[in-house]
This record gives sequence, C-alpha cells and structure tokens, in this order.
Amino acid sequence: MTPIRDMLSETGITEQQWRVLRVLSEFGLLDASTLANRASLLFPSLTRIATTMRKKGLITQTRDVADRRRQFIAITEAGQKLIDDYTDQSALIVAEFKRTMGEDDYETLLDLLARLDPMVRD
Amino acid sequence: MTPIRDMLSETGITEQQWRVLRVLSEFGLLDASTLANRASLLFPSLTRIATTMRKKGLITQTRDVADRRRQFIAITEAGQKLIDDYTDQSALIVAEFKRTMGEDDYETLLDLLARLDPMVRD
DNA sequence: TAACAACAATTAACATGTTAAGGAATATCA
DNA sequence: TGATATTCCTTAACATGTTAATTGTTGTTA
Repeated sequence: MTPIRDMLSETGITEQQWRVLRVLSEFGLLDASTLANRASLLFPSLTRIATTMRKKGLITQTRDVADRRRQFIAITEAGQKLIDDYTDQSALIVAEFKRTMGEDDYETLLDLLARLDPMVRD
Repeated sequence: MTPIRDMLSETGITEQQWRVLRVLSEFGLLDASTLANRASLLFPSLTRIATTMRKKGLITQTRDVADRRRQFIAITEAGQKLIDDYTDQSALIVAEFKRTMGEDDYETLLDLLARLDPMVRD
C-alpha cells in the first residue's frame, strides 16, 4: 500500500478515509452500518473517522428521522472533488502494480487472498 | 491471523509482542536495531513494546557499556516459558492453515507475498 | 579540542484496530 | 402497557503504525 499511501499523504487523508470516500462516491448516501461493512471498518473506527471527516468537510452526517438511532452519511462536493482529482493517479498506481507483478500473478494473488478471507473469519 | 490472535489473547500478549519473543528466543541477545528489523517493527513501536514487555517481566534491557546510545534486549525465563508453552499450539494452527488452504497454494501465496514485499518498499 | 555532523533511541502527536462498557432509541412480549 | 431485550452507535482504554521533533552519545574535522 505504500505507493497509495504516498499519494494520499499529499491529500492529507489516510487510507481508511480514502476508502470511505470511495465507497460513498460509488454507492451514494449510506447508513453507517452499511458504510462500515463496505469500507471494512469496525464501528468504533468509523465513529472516529466520520467525526474527523465531517470536520474536514468531506462528508455529512444526518440522523434518520424514522429511526433516530440510525445515521446517514454522504459525501460532500469537496470529498467528491478529492476523489475525482486522485482517481486517475490511483488507477495508474494499480496498473503499475499489476505490470510489475504480472497480470496472471496479480489475479492469482487476489484469488488466494479471497480464499483466505472467509477462512480467517470463522 | 485471527486464530493466532485468539491463541495469544489467552496469554495476554499481542501479535507484535509474540513476534519479539520469538525473535529473541531464536537469536538470543540482540541490540535494539537488529531486533526491530527482525521483528518488522519501527523503532518508536519497539520502544513502547519493550517498555511494556519489561514491565511484564518478559524481557530485559541493558545499555551497551561501550556505546551508551545502544541497548541490548534479551528474553527472560518467563518469556521463554511463554514461548515454550505456546509453540506447539502455534505450530498446529499453521498446520491447520496449510491443510485448509492446500500445501501448494500456501507456498504460492508465500511466494507472491514475498515478491510483493520488496516491490512495495521502494 | 571545540564546533559540527551522524547516530541510537525516545517522545510527541495523530490515526487506526480491538474489546468492553455504556447510552439512547426501538422492538417485543407477557 | 410496562418491563425487558435488541439494535445502533458512542466512549473508553489500551496497543500499534507513522512521521517529525528531540535528547544523549559518539565521530569527525578544522
């Protein structure tokens, strides 16, 4: 993740915050639980990350009026701009990564890691 | 790492502390820099980890009399006992892991990850 | 030898992972 | 309906990763 982290250090956000932005950018408005799952974050982490991201103006948080335990989170224009500005760069990094590793080995690695994932969870 | 973490939670030490103990058990007395490298820890992390491990009586820290900037770290009897008590169990976990994944895929994964490691570092 | 560079380690500040405990809102059921 | 359980989220406490600044020590060199 180092090349990605290097890119992100220019932006002042972290890997996890980047992931949150990407998920929000892709899926739009999400409730906190869904967001946490899709961004692979535990709830306590999301609570903190959301707070700092709101202060930075990257996301908005709104209560669900129907169920006031729930919370909705959405990306702001500033957040979307950040995604837009760095998506190309991020794609280049991944491409370079695949090129260096070799396309086949890259796929193999993803497969093996995917197999690992469910194994580790039970 | 979840099965390993589960095992370690019984012992009250963390993954990183376990790694420090294993390295010390294998190599004996080490200076802090070498230990940090072999245990894949950054120095600030090692500083903190060593402090807590010393308080727990798992390691000892001694200054190098020739160069008082340097520090030597060694495992204590208590630390070695912890290693001895859980080495078997840890080996079983790795064996089960290989069995589930398949020996060949396990080797493939290790190879791919090893290739990843240097790539990510530059 | 006195100034300065280089080195080893620590400390500080911030962000996250992780487990447990707590708080507020809603659901359930006798 | 009122007590209880459940759900969603937050807080707290601790451990680590990471970068930068700092403290001692040792090396170098003019």
